[in-house]
Amino acid sequence: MRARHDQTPLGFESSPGLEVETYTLIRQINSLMETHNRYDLRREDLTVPQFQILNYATPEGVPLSEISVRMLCDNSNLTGIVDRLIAKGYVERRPDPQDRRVSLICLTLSGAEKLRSIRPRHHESISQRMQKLSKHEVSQLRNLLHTLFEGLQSSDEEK
Amino acid sequence: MRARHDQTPLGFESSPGLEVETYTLIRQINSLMETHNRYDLRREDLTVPQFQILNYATPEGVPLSEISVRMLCDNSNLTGIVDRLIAKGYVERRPDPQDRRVSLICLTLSGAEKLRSIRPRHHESISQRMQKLSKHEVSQLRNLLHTLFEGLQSSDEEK
DNA sequence: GGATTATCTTTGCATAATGAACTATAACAT
DNA sequence: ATGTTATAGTTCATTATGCAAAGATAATCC
Repeated sequence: MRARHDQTPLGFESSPGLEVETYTLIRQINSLMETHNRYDLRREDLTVPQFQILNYATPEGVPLSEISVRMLCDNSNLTGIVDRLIAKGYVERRPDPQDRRVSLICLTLSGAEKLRSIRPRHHESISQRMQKLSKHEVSQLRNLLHTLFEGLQSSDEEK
Repeated sequence: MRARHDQTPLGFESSPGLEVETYTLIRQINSLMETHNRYDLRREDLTVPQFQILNYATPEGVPLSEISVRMLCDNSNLTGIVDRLIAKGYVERRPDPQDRRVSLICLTLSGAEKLRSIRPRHHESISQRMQKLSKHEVSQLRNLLHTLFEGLQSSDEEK
């Protein structure tokens, strides 16, 4: 009566194929999760990327480009976001005495305090949204995603 | 000796927990895949969202808000992207005779031709990037993601 | 029927993201 | 040492995205 579960996951029209369907689900889940995150962080006067940078910053300071590598984005993104975090008093820019090209992104006391107050609830919220999956299923999912991620990364490295 | 596979997937600093780690992988994979897609579509003079809208448009026309529901984004996003697709001649806006509020997004002949020439290669490219996973693993992954997606959607519906 | 309420789209503003160009500094190579 | 190449960060232009507000039209409620 039906080969699919119950409805075509939205995202592509014609005979997507299993891989495309899988990727479409990844896109859609990512989108829904981000919407939730945005909504949660809104009350904290933080955007999603702002919160992310906050998570990478340390009191001692981290080079901006190290953050951009970890966030898989371009340096030029971060300039503006860091500016807004500085305006809110959560991070500072400090020159690296070792290398005068780099500016270190330093978590302020206020930023560390903010993180402490937000992060546990935020992680809790993410976990709750995955309750439809059992612990074992989440673990299985993690392993599959991990393999996929490594495949994508290694194929990128070979130029 | 090690509870984790081999390295903490980047994305959060302190004791992420399995669910957060899994979500982080979803974000990272989505990001890498989108980068590939952007690169692929670049040669076709299309952006990722432009290509997506093209996939939802039909010759008969689809209401803009139907596309935004399927793309999980706001109506207001699409206005500009559709404008650019119109400028490229791939879609048209036509008023709906039934309901004068809606404007139908219609795929032009040129747009349909473009799609025909791009889509197979694009899908092929996506499949290839997932080669690290066996057919069975992809299927397993799809099922887990599908469950997760449905859980997220239903929890959204209950306001 | 007229008022209220809901829906569809666009507009304006703020934030974000990519890519290319540019400045400054560092590392390297002969 | 000097000239070349590489790296770190910013700036700018274009595109995208979300949210709030507004205008037009439709549906609903007495």
